Amino acid sequence: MSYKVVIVDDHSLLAQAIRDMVNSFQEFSCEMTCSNGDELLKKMKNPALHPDVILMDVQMPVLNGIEATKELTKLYPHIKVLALSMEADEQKIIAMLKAGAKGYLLKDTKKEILEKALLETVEFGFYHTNNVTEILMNQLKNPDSGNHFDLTDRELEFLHHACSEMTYKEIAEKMFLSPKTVDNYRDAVFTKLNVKNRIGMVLFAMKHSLVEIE
Amino acid sequence: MSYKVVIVDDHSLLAQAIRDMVNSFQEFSCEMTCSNGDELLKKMKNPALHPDVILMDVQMPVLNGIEATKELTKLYPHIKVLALSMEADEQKIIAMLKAGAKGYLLKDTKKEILEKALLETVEFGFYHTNNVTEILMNQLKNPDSGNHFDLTDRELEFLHHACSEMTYKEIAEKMFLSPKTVDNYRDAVFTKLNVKNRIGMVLFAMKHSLVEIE
DNA sequence: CACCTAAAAGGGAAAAACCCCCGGTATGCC
DNA sequence: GGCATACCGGGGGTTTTTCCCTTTTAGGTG
Repeated sequence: MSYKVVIVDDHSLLAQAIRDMVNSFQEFSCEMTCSNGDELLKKMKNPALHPDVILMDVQMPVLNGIEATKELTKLYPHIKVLALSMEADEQKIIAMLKAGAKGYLLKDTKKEILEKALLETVEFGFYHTNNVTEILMNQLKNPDSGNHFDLTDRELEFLHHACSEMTYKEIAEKMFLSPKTVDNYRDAVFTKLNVKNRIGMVLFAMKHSLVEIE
Repeated sequence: MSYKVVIVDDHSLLAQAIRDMVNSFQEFSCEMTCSNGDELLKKMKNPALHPDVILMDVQMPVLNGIEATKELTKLYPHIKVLALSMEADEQKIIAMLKAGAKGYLLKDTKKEILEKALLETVEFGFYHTNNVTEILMNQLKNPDSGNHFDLTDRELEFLHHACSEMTYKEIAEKMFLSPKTVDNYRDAVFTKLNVKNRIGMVLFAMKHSLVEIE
């Protein structure tokens, strides 16, 4: 009897390679891989398919790891999610852990660490590498380098729209607001991010990856 | 007797997973992995270690796949390099093939495709998926989407200044020009990059890394 | 020489962005 | 209840951007 694992990764070659690796561990077996969060959620509607652990990539098309984890931990709290990501991006790590992930593995860890992480996750309920804990400590000590810069949801939404060729008038339409209200959000964001104009705001957003490039 | 493969990837978990996968192919074996281009070049100084094929990741720290491939094909043209990348970024693909790679695999291909690609590369000298050929065709048909965008030196200089909080008046001072001349450069760049306003221009510059972020 | 381009400069006007001010509602907290 | 804050809207103004247009100079090229 072995623990069941599901792998979610849009890069199918990697998904297969990691699946094979997981299958080489005595305590684990993996038969299912998904290429995005949406596919995963659909399959999880069948409780017979529920695994012990899900190895979840963070950035994926259709439904990314963060959103998928949120949904999943809400619907099926007994399934443990372990994030497996390329990037040691602080914001992503925090978002993922907030979403309910039991740990965050970087893709540059070793095979033995993966096995250990899987084991500790099913047995103790969580696993964190020193690497990630260090980043989290950094985050605690230096909250300025943090994530949301005290922007409200609506301000963040505005910021996203502002990183486009739309005029404020068009943004107002998109957000179902008066142009004057958009004016307020602009002013608020300018003050909070300490920028002088929209260009500065866009540059700030890019720099701190509050919006995705491309 | 099997063909020797070397894997170069900074994500050691993936490197190991892919190595195991390659070792599962009858015709191939892989004992060596490197975590960056520099490490690879150092090891290749010993001809006894030369493989038949190198599976090379594109983006790596220290020495990226493109530069490493350039060096490698110059020093040891008998070693075939197969690029293995996350991103279907046109510029990267072209740069990699220009550098001497015999093919470009996306990490969302299947196990069988990897085997086939390795086989065709050692036997015929190259392998290209439809996926990548399509992108290359796209590139040929639409050279506009290329890299240099036909900006003059002065326009590029202006573009750099424009990616800041400066007003055009301030940019004019920085460039020792009349604000009206800066107007001309703005209009020219807008037309050439096919953007509607300064925000679009900045986003374009970021996206195509015409300016450095951070 | 005629033709083309890059570079530089300007006039004028509409649109957009920016910057103050002010008012309201709803919510949650002490 | 008082206070803070998120959210929503507006008045009225200046500055900046954007988009037309014309002109001149200098340097190549067929």
